[in-house]
Amino acid sequence: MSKVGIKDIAARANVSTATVSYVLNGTRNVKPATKERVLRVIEELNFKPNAIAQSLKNRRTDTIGVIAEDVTVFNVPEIIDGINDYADRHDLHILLTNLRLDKRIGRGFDRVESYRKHMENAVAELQGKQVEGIVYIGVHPRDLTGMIDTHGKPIVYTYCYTQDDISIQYDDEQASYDAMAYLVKQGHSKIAIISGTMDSLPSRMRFNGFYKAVTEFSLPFNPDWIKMGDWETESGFRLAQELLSLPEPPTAILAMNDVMAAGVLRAASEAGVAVPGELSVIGFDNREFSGYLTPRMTTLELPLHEMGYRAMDSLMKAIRGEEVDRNQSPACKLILRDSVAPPPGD
Amino acid sequence: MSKVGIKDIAARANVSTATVSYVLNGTRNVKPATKERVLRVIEELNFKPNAIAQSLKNRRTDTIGVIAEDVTVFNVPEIIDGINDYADRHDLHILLTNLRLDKRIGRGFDRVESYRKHMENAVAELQGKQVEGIVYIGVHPRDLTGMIDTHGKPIVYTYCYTQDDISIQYDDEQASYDAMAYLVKQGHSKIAIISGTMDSLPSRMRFNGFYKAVTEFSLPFNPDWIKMGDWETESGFRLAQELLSLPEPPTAILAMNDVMAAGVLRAASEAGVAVPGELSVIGFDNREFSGYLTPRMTTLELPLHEMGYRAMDSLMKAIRGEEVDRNQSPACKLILRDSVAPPPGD
DNA sequence: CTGTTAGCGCTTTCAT
DNA sequence: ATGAAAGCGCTAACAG
Repeated sequence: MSKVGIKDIAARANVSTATVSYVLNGTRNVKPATKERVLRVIEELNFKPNAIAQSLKNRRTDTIGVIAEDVTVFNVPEIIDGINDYADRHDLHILLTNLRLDKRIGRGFDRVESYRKHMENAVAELQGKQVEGIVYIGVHPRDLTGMIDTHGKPIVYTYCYTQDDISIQYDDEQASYDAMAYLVKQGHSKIAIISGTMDSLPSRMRFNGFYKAVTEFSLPFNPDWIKMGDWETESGFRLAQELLSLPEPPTAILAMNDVMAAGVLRAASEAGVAVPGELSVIGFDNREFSGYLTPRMTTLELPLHEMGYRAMDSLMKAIRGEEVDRNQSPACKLILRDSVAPPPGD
Repeated sequence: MSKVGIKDIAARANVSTATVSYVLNGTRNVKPATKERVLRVIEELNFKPNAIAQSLKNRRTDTIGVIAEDVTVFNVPEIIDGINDYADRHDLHILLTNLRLDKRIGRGFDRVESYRKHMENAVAELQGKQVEGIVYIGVHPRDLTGMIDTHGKPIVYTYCYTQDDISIQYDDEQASYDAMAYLVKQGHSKIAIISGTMDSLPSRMRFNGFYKAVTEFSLPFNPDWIKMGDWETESGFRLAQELLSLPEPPTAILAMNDVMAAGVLRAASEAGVAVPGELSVIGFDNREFSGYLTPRMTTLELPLHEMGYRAMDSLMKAIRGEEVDRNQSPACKLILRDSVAPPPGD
């Protein structure tokens, strides 16, 4: 089982190493008989060309480095899948680095210095491995400007962004606008919103979509219907309780993620308010569990696969020096399930 | 930004390439002053040694190939995380191949030929890249004997197995036994079980644990309390309905996955049966959604991280020619939440 | 159509 | 303490 190389093949097939290389790569015409013979020997010895040596010679690895902040965070695998999809179709290889940020530092994204080193190591390693470019997958949409210096190597960010580089993020504003439009179409006008923390860009963008809809559809505006949550299920629960005990409660609640929407559902259930009969609820993210809740929850699906796919596409364009749309925003998709109905008495 | 190599460093620091290599690897003593100078130039030019060339020379890549049948399947990312954890601690690199089986062929795992080619390609590619060994992550525990020929390269399977190779799988039998023991301790004796499909090994192993507990705790045995499901939520729903309308209904139901357990919860809710007041429910898998159901569901957590970690550990041992325990079974862990209580009137 | 050979960027033996 | 040079497994220019 000692490594068999092109030389061994050449020897056994009575040809030169060059010929073996030619049949391997189809670089030149080789007499069918010779070719046949070489191929047979290759098969016999189960020879696989050493990709390391090939890359060294060719000075091309056809490999893209992917840095994922944490592969166990819900949105990441699907993005990786999109990246793989693109790579498969274009004969590219993927080198995946998992920073394990969630495991290592939890939600302490503010403590920048604690993970800057991890990022730098990851980039250095990928540079050493001669990747042609890098895709960086965040776990949380935020500004990473100044965090990473790739020394000129092309990089594309997704699920996060910098002020200088290409990034792919779904369209938060359009998504919440779409959810509102759907609610309005169902007959709702008293629509409440439960936001995530306000230090987050997605929260603010989703608010923009909400306000745009309120304005465009001339919905009644009631400040009591605007609630700030913190992304966690408890806040959804608590704020929904407040909303339901209002003198004039909303007939629909848009929560900025499914986790909070689950809290809304629980609050409604405990208060004896029927969903969707008396209250409609829309979540955000299309987390796996949203389909298993009672009722099955209507929510916004993130275009994760597409983000990965487009990130690769943009990266390859950048590598080839082509013009790239620097801030693409693929659309979210409203998944219609059972938590929305026309308002009572409609 | 043209590639800077060891030669450039040598030239600029007025030393030979050998010396640069020595300071890079600490292979020899280098006069502090010289070392200092070399290091400075390296820093200046942001030089990263070409890992490709290093590997070619050293004939070691310190790289493990990981083949994941599908990274988007719920258990896989956590296993990868365990693999990464091990790799980080042991200065190993990971080359991840995502077969995308779920996307490409869905649940058609019987149609073996349709994915054998994908597997072979993946293995060949990793061989070419000179990985030291391979970890194979299934999406579904099943026998893969004869599917993959690594031509002597060490391989370890996890979340699936073969008859000849090392594999790491959690202990299904112990897990369902533990769940039963917990139920018994809460005072239950009329315990029903909803299985997965019987062509699956986990189903049979979990049954074994169930029967072991029935025997050991001398529980009343009622064939009506044994239900065959198909892993899907609808079967959990339907079978729970049957169970609840029995003349002598069980006081607890153990479902072989969370998805079916969610169906049980919905059936109970619709039948006006309080969980856990009148009926206790335990799931399996600790899927993310199980914590968001109402009530939050008690379930068995799979030792995914540990499976990945141990797979790597076993693989490295195999590579070094050390003795390896060929069939390790890390334990599942019962996650206590709110869907279990003593039986009514206890 | 096929063979000879230089060299990709590094490590390491052998000299000094 | 440092340098010269061979060579890892391949590709491709050059020669025949």
